[in-house]
Amino acid sequence: MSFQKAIVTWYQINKRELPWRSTTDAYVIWLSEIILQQTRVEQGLPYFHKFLLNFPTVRDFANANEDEVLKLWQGLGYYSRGRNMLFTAQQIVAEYNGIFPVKYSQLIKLKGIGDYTAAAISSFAANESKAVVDGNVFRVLSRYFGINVPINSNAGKKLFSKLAQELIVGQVPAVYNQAIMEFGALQCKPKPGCETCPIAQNCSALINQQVNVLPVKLKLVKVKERWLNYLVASSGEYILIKQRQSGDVWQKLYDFPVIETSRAINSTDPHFVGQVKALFGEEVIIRPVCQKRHLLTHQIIYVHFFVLENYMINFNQHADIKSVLVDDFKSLPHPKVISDFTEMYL
DNA sequence: AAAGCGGGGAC
DNA sequence: GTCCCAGCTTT
Repeated sequence: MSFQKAIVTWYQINKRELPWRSTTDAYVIWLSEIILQQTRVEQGLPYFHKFLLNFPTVRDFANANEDEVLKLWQGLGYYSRGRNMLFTAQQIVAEYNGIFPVKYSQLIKLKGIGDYTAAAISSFAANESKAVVDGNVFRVLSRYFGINVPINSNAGKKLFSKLAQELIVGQVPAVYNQAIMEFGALQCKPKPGCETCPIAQNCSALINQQVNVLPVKLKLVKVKERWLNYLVASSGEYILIKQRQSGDVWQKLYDFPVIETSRAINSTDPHFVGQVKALFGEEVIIRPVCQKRHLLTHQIIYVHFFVLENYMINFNQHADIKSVLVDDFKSLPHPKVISDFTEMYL
């Protein structure tokens, strides 16, 4: 039996029932594919339902504002996905009359859609013969065919794309693409179940004892440490907030005035106190409240929260800081570490 | 080619 | 702790 036939047969028996598999609506598929980028199915599923409920059509999505989209996206991470979706939804309405394109050549031009997502939407919505190459496919192909070219090198991306595209010829694209990804997600996992694998007898990695070294991936990311000291200034009814700008994590999300330091500090650190007083006046009182370690892929962020009392602020000199009702602040989109704090202390 | 971008689950 | 998830964009 061919590799492809075995994969598809395995899929028919073992596949999960997932909501985006029972539609050919390109908008719905797009929604699911963007949400699932670098995101596990279980984590993305509730967001998929939430977005579809709030935005049943691409026109509904296009009519949203950015805060609304990011609030729905809150907690899912990689927030540029949400911002790009709004941009693309508006483009679909403006340039495609609200009809979501299904051709790979059109999809690839849209913001937030790369090779993988264009192949996924075009194959699932219109059976275009474009092979998906995601983390699952890299793993399955590298093991089965014994390919040790690094999957995150340019040569590797080219090689695996070419191989995947050759393998899809003669298959039903929508089914085969789903099948090979599902096979990677459930059977040929990072820690695979070779004992029950239907193609084990032809698997190069298993035969050559390479299962635990394939796929090969280049270099580990070096993690940067940073210290964010948040200044919580609230009258009880109002609170001072900022919107995060580009060039850093959590772009466009809302948090508090913050002083970043290169090491841990406490509320009496002279340099820190000086900066706080420059912002909030000489009479300000700084009271430490809590601290937590927040982990991102590339950063370890030590977050300290300091509540301020007796503070004063000149909004003319600090146009980026705004005073809003606490309840209004809560309804804005926040990084996880801020929404956790807010729920606990505000 | 390399770096930046979240949060969470499995082990 | 490590690895990695239905990746994309920017430099």
